[in-house]
Amino acid sequence: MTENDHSDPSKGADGMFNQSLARGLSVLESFRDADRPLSLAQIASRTGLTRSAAQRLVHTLRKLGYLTLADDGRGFLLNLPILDLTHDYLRMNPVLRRASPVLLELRRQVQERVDLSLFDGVRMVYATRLQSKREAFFATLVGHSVPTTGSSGGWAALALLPDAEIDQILARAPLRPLTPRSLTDPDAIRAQIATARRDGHALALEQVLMGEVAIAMAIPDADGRPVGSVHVAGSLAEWAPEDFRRRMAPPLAEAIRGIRAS
Amino acid sequence: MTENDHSDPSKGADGMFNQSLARGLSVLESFRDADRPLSLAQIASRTGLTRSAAQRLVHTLRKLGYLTLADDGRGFLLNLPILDLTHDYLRMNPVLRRASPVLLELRRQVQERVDLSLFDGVRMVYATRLQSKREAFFATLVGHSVPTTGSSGGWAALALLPDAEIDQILARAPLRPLTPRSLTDPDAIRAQIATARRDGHALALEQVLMGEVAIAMAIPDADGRPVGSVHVAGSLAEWAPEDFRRRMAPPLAEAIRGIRAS
DNA sequence: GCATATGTATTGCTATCCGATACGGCTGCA
DNA sequence: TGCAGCCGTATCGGATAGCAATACATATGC
Repeated sequence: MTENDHSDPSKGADGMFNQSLARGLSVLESFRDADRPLSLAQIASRTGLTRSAAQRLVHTLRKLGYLTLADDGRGFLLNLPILDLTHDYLRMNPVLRRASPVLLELRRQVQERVDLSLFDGVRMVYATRLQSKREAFFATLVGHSVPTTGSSGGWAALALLPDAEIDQILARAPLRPLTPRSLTDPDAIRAQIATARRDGHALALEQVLMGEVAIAMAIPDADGRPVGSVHVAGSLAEWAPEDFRRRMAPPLAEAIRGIRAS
Repeated sequence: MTENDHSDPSKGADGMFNQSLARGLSVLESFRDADRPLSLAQIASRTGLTRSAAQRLVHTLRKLGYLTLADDGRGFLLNLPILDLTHDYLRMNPVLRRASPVLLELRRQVQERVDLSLFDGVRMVYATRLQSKREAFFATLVGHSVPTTGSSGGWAALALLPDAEIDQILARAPLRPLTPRSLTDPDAIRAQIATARRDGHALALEQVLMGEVAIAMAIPDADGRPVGSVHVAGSLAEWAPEDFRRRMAPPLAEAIRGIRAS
């Protein structure tokens, strides 16, 4: 007997693993990067499930409200109950709990956009955003992620890790540049991380969005490992990078202290 | 026939329903309203599962990343992959897709807080928020919900429904007031809905938050049923309610037209 | 140091999920 | 107009995959 394990590579015989649940969640996950409602066949194909399995799981997810038929009846979409989970996650996340009041105060002081992103290996996932006065765009939704290697918050987070781990992340990093100025050369990125180690914060120019300067500091956990970063972002039309750094670094550092404390 | 009624023991009757998936999701849902990490026993109790079942499902959800042990090792918490689902939901939601650029433009025009909430029967669920210049609080997270019967957006949405349906929602409504001024009397609420029908928008004073005035218009689907509402909220310290209405109603109406069109 | 909580692990039994197969409706190309 | 190919939906016998009871290691607190 030994093996079949056709569904999941990372696990051998695990008598406690519930395959049905995993398959059902893989159906929800199959909407990643989809840009239109997914048909049963597409879901089956994306998940590697048989058509029948996909059908039954979709049926179940619909009854539970997590999926719904698209407006035109062609394909399925994620549905509102997802946001209930979102709310529970955001509400109970210990970092966000501690950070919320601090971020508000930071935003009040700097009058620029303040973001918090969570460290997740090769990517930084945005959890909250407090817009600036005249925010010009909307692209960043909750759950949106950017490469750790190509954002101020990512550099600040990596600065807390030992070099060996940085190398691992660099090796796995998705090197799709978000802007023409996004760094992709590993050594250039290592240099930014080194700078972040020295300064205690990272400064990024047009790494995520053209015309944007961002400063970030990492939020360490009790063991000193990064759990996320707080960013302040401004416009290069209004700020010289060094002025921005000088102005923002102190209140940002204060905010990080406030988050660590509680 | 056609019952939904989750976790129905006596009647399987639905050979296509995957019980394991439903149970697994009920574990995720068990974090609703929890204010600290949940232990296995608590999860079992909240879901009605046996300890063993809860254990196996939690085990599976941890392997998949959806749950994690809390920092202090006591109990479990929802984890980052939830935000990936959030992102996919927000990104693909047809209403939000159409509304995003329109809301940005609205926010630019009115310079006050702009929210979009989704209609879900007795509650309105916040999906996006664009803060005002000097936002004073942070409480409203994505996925947060307020009673349909006690918010401007809810009144605007209900105004699109036939009276019979309104009565149903009023009957099921959670009448916990959010502020001392929150309406709880069904007839008073019906009056607000009638006003919203007449004006095409609803105006609410301190229904969700003290010191706040909010105006809302509903977003109808192709059949004229409400799918959500767009709100503009301001401070009573700066606005007389009627001035607020006169100033905000036209750009708000324009925004709704923009959302319907595309 | 006993009582009780936590999270973790094993096992035999069978309820539950599995996947091949079939159906009716709709779209769109010929 | 008709046929080909999707779409979502439904059925059913067989065995896999999940089930619940039970036991264990560790941590907390009275």
